[in-house]
Amino acid sequence: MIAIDFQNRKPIYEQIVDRIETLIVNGVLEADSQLPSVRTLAVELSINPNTIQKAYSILEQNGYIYPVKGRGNFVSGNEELKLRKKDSVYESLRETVKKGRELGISGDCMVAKVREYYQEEIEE
Amino acid sequence: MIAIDFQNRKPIYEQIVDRIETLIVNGVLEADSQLPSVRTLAVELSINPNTIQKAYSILEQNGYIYPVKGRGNFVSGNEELKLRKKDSVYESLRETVKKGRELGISGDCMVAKVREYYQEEIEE
Amino acid sequence: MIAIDFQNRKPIYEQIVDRIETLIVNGVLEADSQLPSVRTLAVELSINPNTIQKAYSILEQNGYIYPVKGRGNFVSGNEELKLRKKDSVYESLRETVKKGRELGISGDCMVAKVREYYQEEIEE
Amino acid sequence: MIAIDFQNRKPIYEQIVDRIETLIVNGVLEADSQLPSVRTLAVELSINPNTIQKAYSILEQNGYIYPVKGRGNFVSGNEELKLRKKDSVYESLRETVKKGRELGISGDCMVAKVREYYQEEIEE
DNA sequence: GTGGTCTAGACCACT
DNA sequence: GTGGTCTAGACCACC
Repeated sequence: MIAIDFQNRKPIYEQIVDRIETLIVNGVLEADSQLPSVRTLAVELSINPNTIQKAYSILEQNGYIYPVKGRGNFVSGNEELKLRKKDSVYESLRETVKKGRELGISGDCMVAKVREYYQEEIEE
Repeated sequence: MIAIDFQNRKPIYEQIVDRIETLIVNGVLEADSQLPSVRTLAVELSINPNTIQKAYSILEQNGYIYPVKGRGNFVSGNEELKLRKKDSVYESLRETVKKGRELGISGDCMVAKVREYYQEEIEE
Repeated sequence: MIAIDFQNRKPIYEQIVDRIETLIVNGVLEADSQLPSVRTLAVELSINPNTIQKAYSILEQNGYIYPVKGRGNFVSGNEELKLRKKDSVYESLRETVKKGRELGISGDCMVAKVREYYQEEIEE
Repeated sequence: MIAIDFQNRKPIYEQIVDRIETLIVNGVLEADSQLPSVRTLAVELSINPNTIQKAYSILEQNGYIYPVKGRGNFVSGNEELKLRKKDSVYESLRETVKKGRELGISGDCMVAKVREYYQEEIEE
């Protein structure tokens, strides 16, 4: 469910935060369902529990999950979050389009690519 | 020509590498034309010469520029690099589209955004 | 394991890169084994950590090693690199033979020398 | 007759020294024949006259050429020099063989390569 | 503890 | 003047 890329320059805790956010936003993890415990996940991914803890605190801070004392962490049901996540995709899209334009790639070309990549995913 | 964002997570030397690569790829810096000297650019951007040196040596390793002893650094004429640089933009686009689809954004919506962002840059 | 020749024209960081590449290619350093830390090696060779850092980052760029954040640098398992490294020796051999022939050294003589030098190393 | 590689890390004056030594040793430049003047060669190779001057001084110091006031530089007839030049080839051969052995290349393999490269040159 | 980035300042070789 | 190497010392993020 969660794959860590140790060679990536993105911090591990950030990879985890990102991945869980995605899972929550597109409904794989349902509202009020329980997340794996810090220790369990740490063992499973064979990384330091502190790192998981940091990821969970950030998720809590951003409103994606809520802790229940002595029971564990649960998925929050806040709908507003999906919008925020989408915004970050748009932002990334904006940056990429900007870079492409600087390199002299035409808008039509990029639109064509978007269509192609979008289909690609569906077929897979 | 080159603007540094000191707040950015991306290291300064990488910002410089990226910027110069872009300038070379889209033809602003022509083949065999001379780059600003390490010291000159350092003063101009008010950063340490070592940082410029690091950027230049990476550009050299990647084949974008070549040094001539006692004279300076010059733009390499390798055409293949331009294609490779563009490919990296396409790859980034592909990933973003994938993420967007996972979040349930429609293809048409993303195409519209691309058109919008592309125009945005032109108008600025 | 690594000896630095401070008199040599070849920069220190390059001597380190070369030595470690050799150790990796001939299997002394196995895939996924950990390299000495930047600071440790710096103390051991009594040179500046920055110089080790430079060597390591070049090894990374060339695909010989990979860093894991907060843990250290590890040997990459890429087999293709070993062939490439050997090719560079063949190329150097080719150039030397060419030069020797230009000076009128016979092929048999050079072959004899190769045998001699090869044994020399073994006896040492 | 003399080709300069501006991208090479070997200094230009050294490239010139090396090349002229080779031309003298294998008899292309005969004893007591005149070398091109500093200025002529500088123009021809489009490099700074100082650099040519430096190369000529080193050649003189090593006994390869001798200057005649007001006339120019001439090739020395010293036979001993050829031996010295050959020694440098042997030294380079020794280093290459050593590197090859470190990388696990067998002696027989290197001998075979030497034979191959030697023939290559003859056929060309 | 680890790697990575940056600064300041020095020295060298080459043109 | 140019690029290139090295040192010393600082700071940061990550584990």
